[in-house]
Amino acid sequence: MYESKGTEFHHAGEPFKGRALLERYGLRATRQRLGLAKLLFGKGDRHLTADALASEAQAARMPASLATVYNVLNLFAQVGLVRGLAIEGGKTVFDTNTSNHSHFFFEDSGAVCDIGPDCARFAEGIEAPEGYEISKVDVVVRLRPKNGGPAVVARHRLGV
Amino acid sequence: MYESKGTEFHHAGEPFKGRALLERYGLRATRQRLGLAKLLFGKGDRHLTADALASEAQAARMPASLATVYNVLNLFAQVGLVRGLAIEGGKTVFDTNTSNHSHFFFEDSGAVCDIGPDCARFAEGIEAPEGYEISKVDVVVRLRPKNGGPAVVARHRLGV
DNA sequence: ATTAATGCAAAATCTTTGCACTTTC
DNA sequence: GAAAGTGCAAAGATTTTGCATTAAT
Repeated sequence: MYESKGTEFHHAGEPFKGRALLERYGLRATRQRLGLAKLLFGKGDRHLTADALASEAQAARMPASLATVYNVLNLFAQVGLVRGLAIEGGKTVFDTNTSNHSHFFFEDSGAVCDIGPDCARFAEGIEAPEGYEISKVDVVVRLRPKNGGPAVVARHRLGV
Repeated sequence: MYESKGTEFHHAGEPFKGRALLERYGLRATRQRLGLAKLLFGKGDRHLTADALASEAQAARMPASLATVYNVLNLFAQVGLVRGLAIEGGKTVFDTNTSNHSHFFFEDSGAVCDIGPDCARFAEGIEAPEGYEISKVDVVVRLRPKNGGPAVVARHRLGV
């Protein structure tokens, strides 16, 4: 795909330095935050809901309570480590790529994936109303399976 | 602003024909649906949450229970009379303009308003993955008050 | 009459919060 | 040891659902 801001936190081969990352953002390095950061930033861009991350943490033997996962994700979003996306009414999806980019949303599976940076131009030419400035631009391209095609294939090809 | 799809349902001066509208979409013309349709389509484009609409209905002496408002809005969304927007995590905003257009979201006030159709070009040049087709494109430009400016002004100028 | 819609209250979700306990610095 | 974070359970908020009642064709 393309070089995302996420790679700022991870270089192939090198061990993931969660402690350094957290301290760079003025955050205390607690066990839970280190574990969640490793899952979030340890390997490429990710799109996760709070409970999905909690499950992963459970599976990876670095559990954190759901409340803590919410606290940590909200905190990370505040300092700019992740970005919250309101794609489907219910759950908030947290994206480790914090740059202004666009998303495909698969209506059948609920999967979310990045669209290349060429879509950055979306924001070009938009003028904010007087007294305001653009905080960020969210573009979601919603996809549905074409006619009767087996949509599941694309899900695996593109990942979540 | 611009000619929106919403005007399809309302022509200045003429009485609002809710019954005709509902029947055109194969929906039964119940008292509640007629009342809600009048509020939604009676005067220009609107961006409303379910409970805001319920409150309006209450005030306009054509009350409908919140459950019914949800049912009706979801039904209207299904048949294409309105479109649901997931802008902020919590509430779903229903937009009476069902065309692919873009929105300003005012982070301070929570207000939502349309951006002109020039933003339709956003969807141009995007190719759906194999087996999928684009269902719709949601573009939300999030705005924050510039420095210390009195942001409230813009809220009134632009409406909700 | 038949069929569908409404309203209420209860349930389901997702998220936040209060507070005692634990951890980090 | 002081300050901050965590976990639990409870509370909030939004949306959906089951079912008896009411309304529309």
